[in-house]
Amino acid sequence: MEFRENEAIYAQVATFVIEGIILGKWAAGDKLPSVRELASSLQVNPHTVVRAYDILYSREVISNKRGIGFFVQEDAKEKIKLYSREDFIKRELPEIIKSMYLFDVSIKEIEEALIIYKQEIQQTKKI
Amino acid sequence: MEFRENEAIYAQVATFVIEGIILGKWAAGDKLPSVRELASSLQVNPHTVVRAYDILYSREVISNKRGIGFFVQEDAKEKIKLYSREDFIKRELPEIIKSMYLFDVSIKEIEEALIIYKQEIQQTKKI
Amino acid sequence: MEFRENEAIYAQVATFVIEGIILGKWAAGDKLPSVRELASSLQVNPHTVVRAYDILYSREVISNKRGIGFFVQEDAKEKIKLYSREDFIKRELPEIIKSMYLFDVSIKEIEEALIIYKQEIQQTKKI
Amino acid sequence: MEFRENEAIYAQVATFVIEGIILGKWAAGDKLPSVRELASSLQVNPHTVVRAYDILYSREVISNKRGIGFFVQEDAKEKIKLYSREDFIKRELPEIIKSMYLFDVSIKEIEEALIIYKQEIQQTKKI
DNA sequence: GTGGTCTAGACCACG
DNA sequence: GTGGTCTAGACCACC
Repeated sequence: MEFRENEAIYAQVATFVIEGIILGKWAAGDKLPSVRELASSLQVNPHTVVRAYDILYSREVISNKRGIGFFVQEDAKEKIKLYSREDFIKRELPEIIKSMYLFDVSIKEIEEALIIYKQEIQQTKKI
Repeated sequence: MEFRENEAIYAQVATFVIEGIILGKWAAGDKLPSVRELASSLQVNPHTVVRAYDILYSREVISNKRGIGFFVQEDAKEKIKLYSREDFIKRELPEIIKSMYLFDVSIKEIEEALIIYKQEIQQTKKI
Repeated sequence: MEFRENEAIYAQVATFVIEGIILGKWAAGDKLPSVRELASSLQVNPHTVVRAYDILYSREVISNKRGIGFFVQEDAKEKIKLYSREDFIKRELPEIIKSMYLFDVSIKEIEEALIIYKQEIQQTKKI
Repeated sequence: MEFRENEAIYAQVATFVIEGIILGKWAAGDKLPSVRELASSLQVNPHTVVRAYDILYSREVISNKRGIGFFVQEDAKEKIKLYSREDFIKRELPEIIKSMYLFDVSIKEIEEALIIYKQEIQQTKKI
């Protein structure tokens, strides 16, 4: 997996897991890959995965059975949509809106990008 | 002025100047506040303002007359809309789209936020 | 049974057995549930129960007849009150006191919580 | 500084800072020692101090001025007494009460320990 | 096997 | 100078 430069890797790992949960890769109750496993598959330090899991754990998206591993909470999707959504709307949206205004970015451009993205997701799912 | 925590202060200062230019606070040819002036009014380190001015200078949004100060370029608005817009679309938009999908944020929500923002800008202008 | 996250499960199992002895669920001389039985009823690994029994065995609260099982010692209650009490006072009390001071927790609050707890125990016994 | 074995060092460092704030060593608005400074004075790894500061930051007990350091929030004492107190009462108190009951620890014993502790604090302050 | 913690050491962006 | 992040490697308790 490749990581963007402008965001901390641990945050990108957390987003990676969130994506997996939303897209159904890991369902409610499923065991997530162990720290070491995920670390080696993503080619990062275990410590970095721990940090990502920590964040999701503190948001109650995943739970922890000692000596066994991390598991997707039953209401994980709701937790994600509540917590992360609120975060996005409060912290990021105002800046996005300002940028759209300053740089003359139209709603249509956003809409089209979103549609293209959804199509790509659909195709990925089919595969 | 208060700064958001998740973005470097110098970048926020640069955006502050860009906003001023787009909103007509500083017109083409106008002299911008001196580094010390802006630094003291924004309560930041002069070094930070220098860095912000440097960025705008490198994007040819502002010019520099030695010993006198920084001035808004004639084609500043175009430069901003070209350079910063491209930046926004290439770097930020993909992440925004992904977040919108994962967190169930609709186009309507963006649209409404944008409308409200524009109204606020209008009222600020009237004052 | 649900376990608290901040304490090892084997320790909580040991406390569970201690509680049973103090509250009279298992009297002196009684046979305790077998390792497998307790493990399945508490939904934990048998290994974990073994560890809990080991601790109580080492404190001479329970005894072991090979091939038959574990039994509550005649002086189990005294052993518990001696050994575990000392442990509590030496290891935990200092931290509790410090927390009470730092977080402004009054003696009255402790007293009231204790009274409520005792009432609940009484009602449980009646049932 | 010596650390107890049964609690993570980073948690003890966090408590150390909380103590300092409650006891007036660092007042509201004061700058806390830098990560490296505190790490070297407590003889721990800087990473460990970062973790402690992170916790206090997430509880809004301390704030962070970039490139400058961490500062005690104006309402730090209130935040501590709210957040940490609640934590103590919800998570620790039930276990304490249960232990008191099982091991025959009286309210008087707690009260006396608290009085002695307060006297010690007073004497430390005088020095 | 699992996660949790700590250390040592490094590099980076920021002010 | 400040904090933020990442790696490598180790040890531990727990299940």
